[in-house]
Amino acid sequence: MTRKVDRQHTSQQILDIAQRLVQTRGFNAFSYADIAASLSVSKASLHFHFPSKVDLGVSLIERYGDTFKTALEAIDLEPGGTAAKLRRYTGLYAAVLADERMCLCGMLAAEFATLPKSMQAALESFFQLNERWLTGVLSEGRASGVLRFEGPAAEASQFIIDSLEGSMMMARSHGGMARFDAASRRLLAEFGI
Amino acid sequence: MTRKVDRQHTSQQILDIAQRLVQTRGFNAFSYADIAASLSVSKASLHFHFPSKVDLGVSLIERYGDTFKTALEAIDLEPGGTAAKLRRYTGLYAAVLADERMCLCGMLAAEFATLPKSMQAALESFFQLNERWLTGVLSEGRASGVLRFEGPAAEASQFIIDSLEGSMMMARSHGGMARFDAASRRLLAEFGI
DNA sequence: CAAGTTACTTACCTATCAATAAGTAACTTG
DNA sequence: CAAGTTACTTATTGATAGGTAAGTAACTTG
Repeated sequence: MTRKVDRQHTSQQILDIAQRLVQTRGFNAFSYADIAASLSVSKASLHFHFPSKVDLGVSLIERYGDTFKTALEAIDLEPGGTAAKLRRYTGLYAAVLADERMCLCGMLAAEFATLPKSMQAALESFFQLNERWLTGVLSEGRASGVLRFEGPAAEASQFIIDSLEGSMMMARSHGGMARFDAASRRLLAEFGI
Repeated sequence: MTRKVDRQHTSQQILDIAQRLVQTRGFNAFSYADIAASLSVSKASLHFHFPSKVDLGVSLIERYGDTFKTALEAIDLEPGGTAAKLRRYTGLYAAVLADERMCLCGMLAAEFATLPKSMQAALESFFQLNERWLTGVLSEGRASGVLRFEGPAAEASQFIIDSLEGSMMMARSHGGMARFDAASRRLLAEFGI
């Protein structure tokens, strides 16, 4: 194993553990010491890979965004129409919740006011990616007559994101997966699916 | 001013400032030092009124719940049918957001996993209060033919809470009041209002 | 194979956290 | 008016936060 691969491997492990901590506890409720204990490395080693906690936070959001983008592209390539796409989209959230986690960016949205500008900007990119993709799917679905909804597709997209993030957050503390499933079913039903 | 009134007055001031801090930053992102600076008293004085931060947290949730309960009772007494009641209910959330705050309990729901049992229990009471009230309004509205929706009223109540909390959280960081208003309008439209 | 470079470690720093001890001035009550 | 009681203060605690300085063993490269 070359040093470069070594470095990347460790960085990814750090990001994996940090991500789980943010998704379950929030950015303000974990420390480098938590990661160090989990990975059995020194705190200083974490600072070698991510000089500051903010650097780690930005990397976390960017990686999560990349993963989401890949997932959305996969949905676009899979067979199935608008209804299948939207069901798969809610499935992305359900998979995260099944692991007893909150959406990384939903969690960070709650902590938004306490985050540095760089993380706020990265968050905005994430939500815009989602909104843009959803708006495309909704527009196409309405044009083809598969979907029925009022108002701008962009506004409907925001409502979908709001409801999924909200029900995910509430399900994690009260109601569990059943609550989220009921909410996403009800949400899609509103669009005639 | 008697000592008792004095004490209550200070306690309320502490709760006011702490509430704003939780609603804007979260429970894990503020300290007694923040309140002390805001109120120009010593940190030790805060510990006299609320021995531990957990005591303060529980008091915060209980007071917020009492305020909400009073607001719901007021809605019940006001003239207007089911539609007016639901519009006033979403108005409670809108008023909080207008002050650039997140719902206290929505914020705490995000931090749920990091909270002590006593605060988790208090949170549960708050959401049950809302769910119970909403379920009553929805059942009555459907029975009288004013509302139309599928499935159990309790499930629909949870969906309303999820969506309002979610759109409030998202609106605070991206979209502002316009986003929340659009979401609540869309939400009520789903019920035929 | 000598001279970097890389991926760490130990040890430490300053700031801040929630919390406590001990005192005190102002007020209330017997 | 003496003896509590109340609503604070100053001063301090031990723990933990994020971050840094200085070193080092293992690897890579000229």
